[in-house]
Amino acid sequence: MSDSMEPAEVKRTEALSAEIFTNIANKWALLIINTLGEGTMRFTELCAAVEGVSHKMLAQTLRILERDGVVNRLVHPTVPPRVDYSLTDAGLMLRTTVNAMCVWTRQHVHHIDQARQRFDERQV
Amino acid sequence: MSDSMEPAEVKRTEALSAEIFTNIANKWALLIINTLGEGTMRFTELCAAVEGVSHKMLAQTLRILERDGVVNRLVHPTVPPRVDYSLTDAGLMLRTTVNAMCVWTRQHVHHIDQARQRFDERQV
DNA sequence: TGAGAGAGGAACCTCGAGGTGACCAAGCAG
DNA sequence: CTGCTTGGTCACCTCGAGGTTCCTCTCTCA
Repeated sequence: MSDSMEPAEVKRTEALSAEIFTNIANKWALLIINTLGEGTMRFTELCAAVEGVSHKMLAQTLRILERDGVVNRLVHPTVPPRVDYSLTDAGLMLRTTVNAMCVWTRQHVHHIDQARQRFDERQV
Repeated sequence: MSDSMEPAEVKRTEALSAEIFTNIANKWALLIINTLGEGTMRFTELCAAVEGVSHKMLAQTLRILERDGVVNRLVHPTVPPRVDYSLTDAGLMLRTTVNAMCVWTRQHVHHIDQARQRFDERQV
């Protein structure tokens, strides 16, 4: 971030950051980014690969991610249509941190399971 | 993850992971974890520090995070009550990845802003 | 006497996230 | 001529996320 920004510009940037964060810090977006990190996929493939997503949410989330320059959308003008989705460079960088979150989850499943049991006992 | 797990155990672990991921991959949880990474805070401090959160959502999210062993809750038996929140060790590790996401957002604001303009022009 | 302070809990209400299913376009196989 | 294909969009409906407001508990200070 440049230090030579006007206050108005700074404010806009912050608002933008908050909005972007809201777009990304969301279950489906994160799962899609993580799945797409494994390579280019088509719509239907993605729909099957992302556990539990509906085609509506997938389409909706993909458009948001495409708009934010995280996902590339390549349409082949064939019939029936064929659309390839992949991560942009920015998306790939983001994917490494998302992946770290997934790794953290897997590493701490056991710890969390125990923490929950302790917590639930305390409540009765 | 041990490789000597029974299928049922593996399945349970996966379900648990999905649940944990859903708990954490959520705007408020991530913002709280990130904010709390800067140090111990009290409820009201946190409520002010996390932009836009209501006290209900804060309380709700904090309980989930506490149950999952991500957040420590320390009650001082004084009057009026005083409660300190901080991250556990697991929470601190998670925080580094969450923080990476925030850094990514700030680094790519400009890029995303441009991507959006291009996208919006194309649609008309 | 009564107001205020800190950390919530409970009740109530609204609005939008998200699921489901129908529909479409365009060409090819049968 | 029909139906299947893929990648969506649209309309409809439901349910729960989340906001708002009021309550509480105990002590202190005015």
